Amino acid sequence: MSEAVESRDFIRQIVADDIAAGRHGGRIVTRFPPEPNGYLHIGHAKAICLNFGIAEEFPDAQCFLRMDDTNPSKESQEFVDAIQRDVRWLGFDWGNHQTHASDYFERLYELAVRLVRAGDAYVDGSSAEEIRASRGTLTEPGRASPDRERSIEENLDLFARMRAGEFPDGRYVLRAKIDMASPNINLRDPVMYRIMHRPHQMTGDTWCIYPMYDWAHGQCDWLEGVTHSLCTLEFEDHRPLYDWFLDRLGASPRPRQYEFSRLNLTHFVMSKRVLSALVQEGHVRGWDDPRMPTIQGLRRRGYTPESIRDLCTRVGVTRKDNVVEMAVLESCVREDLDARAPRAMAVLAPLKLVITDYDAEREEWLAAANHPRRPELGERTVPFSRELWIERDDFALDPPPKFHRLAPGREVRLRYGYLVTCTDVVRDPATGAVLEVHCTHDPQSRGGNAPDGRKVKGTIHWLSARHAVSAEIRLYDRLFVDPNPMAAREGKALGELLNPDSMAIVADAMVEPSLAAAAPESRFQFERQGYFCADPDTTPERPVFNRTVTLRDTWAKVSRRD
RNA sequence: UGGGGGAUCGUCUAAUGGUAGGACAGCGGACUCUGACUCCGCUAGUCUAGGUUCGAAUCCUAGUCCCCCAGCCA
Repeated sequence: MSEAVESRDFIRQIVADDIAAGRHGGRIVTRFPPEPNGYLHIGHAKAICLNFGIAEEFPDAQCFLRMDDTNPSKESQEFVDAIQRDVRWLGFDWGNHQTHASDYFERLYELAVRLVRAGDAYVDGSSAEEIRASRGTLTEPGRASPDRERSIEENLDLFARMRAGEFPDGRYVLRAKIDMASPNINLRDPVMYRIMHRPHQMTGDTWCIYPMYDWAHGQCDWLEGVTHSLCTLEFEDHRPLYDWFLDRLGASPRPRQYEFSRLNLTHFVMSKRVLSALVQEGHVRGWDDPRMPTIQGLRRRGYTPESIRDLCTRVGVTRKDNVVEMAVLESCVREDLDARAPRAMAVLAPLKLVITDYDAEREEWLAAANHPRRPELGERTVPFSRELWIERDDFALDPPPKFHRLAPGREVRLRYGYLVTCTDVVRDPATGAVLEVHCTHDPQSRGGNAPDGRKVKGTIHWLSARHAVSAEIRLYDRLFVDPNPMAAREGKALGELLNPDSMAIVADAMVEPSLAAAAPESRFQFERQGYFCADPDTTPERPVFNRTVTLRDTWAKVSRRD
């Protein structure tokens, strides 16, 4: 075996170099800082895998799960709980390193006072509109606020009174005093604090001023001892500001910010706004709808944490805008589920098959392997009788070329059952539709083995009609028609972008009796069809399964082409 | 037309001046009691133009195209 040269992404390379150079005393600290204002999606999974992954891979490294809760008007405990559940489900452990930005509100305030004292921040009485108007544009510099040269004493007094609750929302803000003419708009005296009389889920009524992201984030990183602050590309322009605050405060040692490109997947949208609209407008059944890219949606769909983590390693970490094909995600989950999902038989579109030379009273229980390559997963027995259900697509009156399933006069194998030959067909005299297929069986082929070793090309799945259990099976497809919905969006209503066939409910599917007891979230391969996951709605009386992904289907490809 | 980034097979990603490699997708074949899995093979790429060099995806120059930024959101 040749030595595989493990290549590292640029961030892990930086971390490795820093360790090699003895920076940060050899300690590495990262953090995943979600704002608890929505559910996590697969885009977040990339950041989670990166930050927690580094903490797992490097010695003496740790990762904080920090709730970035600086805006109580949008955040809630419900989201905090959901985020923790999702991170844990993905398989990561933050130990006792779970924090909130709000844990640092008091220290942030003290640091802000320091900046005011140093003449690096001032209280501005301009309205939001005035601030916007004086910020300038991409090509023109901004103008100084009339309050920019307010005395330090007055700033100190006003800032204290802001905190004390003497002013209504919007009356004043605290701004960093940097450079109104900077070509980087983020440096044009950014707002550090705004007045917001609103209780916070962690601090209650303690505060009526709340820090802005740019002010809070870097300082929290510093206070927590973060060494590598990893974020997405759109924060790149904020890095000079991130560094400016740390410079002014004389932070040492100090964190450094590195940016990487976010994950995009074809036929998916990651925007919280759009995701929320899908739920609000009723296009999906909720945040955990199996068509959603949320962690909870993917989970309900049947994706495994391992498959999502595998996706993150397959796509890598770079600074290039990218759109990963959905097929990669599907490949990840197929690979994982092929290895571990027990097999079972289910019929989605039942067609009656009668074995005319099999006694009507008779029943046999035949052994079926739970996994073709893993005998340790054991076997189950499946009932066999005279009347069976087979898949409608597995029979053709007039078979196309290369079709090697059942057709008049042809022989196929009933998986783990018998070799049967089609002798007759019962059709609806009015419509011509096939009502029943009649076969004879080879009694010597019990279990599916040809007694004389003859090759039988086709093997189809089946269910004993009188033993099969009726089930609801939900088939999912891409939610968005266009591979890049956000680009195709212009001028269109959300509904117009959606795939009308993204969900098909098969109410009258049939499954093996053993599947009635399937626990929610248990996953199976329904042979020849795909991977399925028992939905939380499932009950023994009414089993419900979600199709995670189909099996690769080269026959579908061939028949579509011809 | 300010500032900040980015361009390698269809897609994602390696190659850190020395054979452009891998994965997914696609195509062909072998195997098969799942048209699955597995295995084998094939197709396919350095944004453009110059330059430096024995040698350039990599260094230099000039272009082109794409993305981000004007919240008291993060």
